[in-house]
Amino acid sequence: MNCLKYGFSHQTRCIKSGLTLTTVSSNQLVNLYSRNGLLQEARKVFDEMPERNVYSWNAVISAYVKFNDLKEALKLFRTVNSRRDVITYNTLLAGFAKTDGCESEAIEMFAEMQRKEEKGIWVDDFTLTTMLKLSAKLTNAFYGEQLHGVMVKTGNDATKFAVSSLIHMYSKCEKFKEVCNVFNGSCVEFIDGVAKNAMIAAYCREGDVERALSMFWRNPELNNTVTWNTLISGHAQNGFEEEALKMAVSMEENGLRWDEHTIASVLNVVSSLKSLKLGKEVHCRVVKNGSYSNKFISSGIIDVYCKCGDMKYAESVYLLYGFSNLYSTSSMVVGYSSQGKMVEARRLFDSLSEKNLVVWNAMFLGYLKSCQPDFVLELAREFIAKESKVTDSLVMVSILGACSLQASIEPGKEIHCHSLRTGFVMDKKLVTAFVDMYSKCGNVEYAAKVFDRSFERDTVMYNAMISGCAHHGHDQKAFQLFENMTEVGLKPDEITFIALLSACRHRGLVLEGEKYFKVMTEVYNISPEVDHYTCMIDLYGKTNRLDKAMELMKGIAQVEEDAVILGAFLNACNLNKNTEHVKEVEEKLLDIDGCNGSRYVHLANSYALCGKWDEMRHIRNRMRGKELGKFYGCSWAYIDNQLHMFKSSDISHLRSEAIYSMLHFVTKDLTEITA
DNA sequence: ATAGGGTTAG
Repeated sequence: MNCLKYGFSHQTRCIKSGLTLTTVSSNQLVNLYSRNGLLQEARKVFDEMPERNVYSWNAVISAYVKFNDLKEALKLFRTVNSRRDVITYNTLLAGFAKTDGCESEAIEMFAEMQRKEEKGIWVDDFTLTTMLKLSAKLTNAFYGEQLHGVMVKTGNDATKFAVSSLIHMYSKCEKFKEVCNVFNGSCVEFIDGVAKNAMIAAYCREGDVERALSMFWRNPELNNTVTWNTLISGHAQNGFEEEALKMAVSMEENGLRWDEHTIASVLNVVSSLKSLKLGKEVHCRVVKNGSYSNKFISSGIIDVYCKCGDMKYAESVYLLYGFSNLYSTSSMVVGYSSQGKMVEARRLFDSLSEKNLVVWNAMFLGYLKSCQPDFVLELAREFIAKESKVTDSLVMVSILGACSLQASIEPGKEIHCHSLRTGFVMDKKLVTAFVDMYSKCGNVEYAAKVFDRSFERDTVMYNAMISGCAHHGHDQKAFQLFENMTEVGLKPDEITFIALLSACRHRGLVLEGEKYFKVMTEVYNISPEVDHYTCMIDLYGKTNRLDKAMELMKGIAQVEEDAVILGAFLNACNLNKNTEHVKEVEEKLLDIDGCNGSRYVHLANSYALCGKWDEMRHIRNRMRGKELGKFYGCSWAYIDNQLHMFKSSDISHLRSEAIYSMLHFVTKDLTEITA
């Protein structure tokens, strides 16, 4: 009774002729309907059975498990408590194991099975492979190893099911050595297509695409759609996008059709290639074969359009067939937020009934990258209200980034305290974020404490610490850190040298500056960029070495002349009361950055400084009529969670009189110290 | 005769 049509007619014939179906036939019928997606029909046959045996119960429970209705499956399971066998258990166990959020029920049920030995319920090879799959899903190597032990002890490790499950589990748990042990230690008869596929996936997870390929070509008769898909997604995940696409094409040439996994992988590739043309091609296929109901595929298409920056397409695909799909909405949120369209991102974010870490982080990063730290902190409060605490490293990094941006140390401290109290293990990125936050919030001592306590350090972390020292005038400490990092074998990058040069610039250390500039280009082969030049020119300007600054400027000629560099040079001229070059700079500067109001102000000030009033008037006139805005520099402080903001010569603050008299005293003190 | 397990996707 394999075909649905035959099953139907058999059933109707029996009803017409008044015969009752035998229990065996009914069982078959239940199974047939369930296999064909007819749950209600299966249930009806089951309900009308005059007599039921253990097969009947197992068949109907299995039907509910197939349809992810674990509640009903469990209800039936409880009803038959006297006539369960190991298959009843295994059926429900597999249901729990595959369902998100029911993992603990599966573990509980496995424990119950182990306790029931005397009643004729045993843990068998089916049970063990199901549990192995669960360990893989939870990436719990410890649990998986225990199960492996049980398997070996009970002789259940010598089947093809056991071998492929073990390979999969160890690979998911990043125990590649164990994967090889299982694979090499197994009889050839247990290595079938599935085990081969699991092995190819394991190689890909290791990043060893070569080995995956050579395995693919060994015993090619075993290759099926899954094998191809595994190889395609493996290549995509290891950055071999072009190869992945080629493989998808040759898969069809080998007579295998793309299935939903293939399409999802191809969409993934197209999204990282940001190819609108390919994206549309795949989209067409999806429309033709109707596979857009797959959540991976509909969100994949949306993701492609987002990555290509085509939010119109993304939006229309989303409205057509991604509307009620959590994945698609997440893709849209990620898309909008990566383009800085935070209002749109927020609208969809708020519409999500369930928010995973991916969307939360997309929002945090979006607000941070578009320089809206207030929103980051507001969102953080929402996050804490919902999840009760912040345990995700990425979320913390965003919050700390917001603190750095607005120089408010309190939220950062709170997170720090919390992670110290709970013994949270910080990763390198998080430590770096703390170092950066504490230095930017004015407490470089705390930054150094966090830095010193970190077990592992990388170049980025050193960069954060060195710039912290540089900004606080601890030049010797900055230089020392540079020595340390090279001693432990870390390679400094262009950021390291920006930090070092800015330490020199703040302290007017010409010799050291020149030394690091030379080390950077000659030892580390890093070609200087705008920021490096700016530091050096500023350094020369501050130390009255305008000749040196000019020499350096000549060297930059081949590089595109940058407004920031010219501005620094102009500043150097002003500091040295040199007026020769102002005219020359004016032409270049206004040519490059003529729509920036502050450039005109800067130039006008230079002319004023040397009393060239005609030129100054000229500049003022050029500026007028262009409706140019100048960004005012501003400064702010948080006192008792209250923001106080100041512009230049600002008297709008309620207590500005008191503030200015205090400022007067402080400045006086400082002048006396430096004098 | 009829029921349960292994490989690929944000």
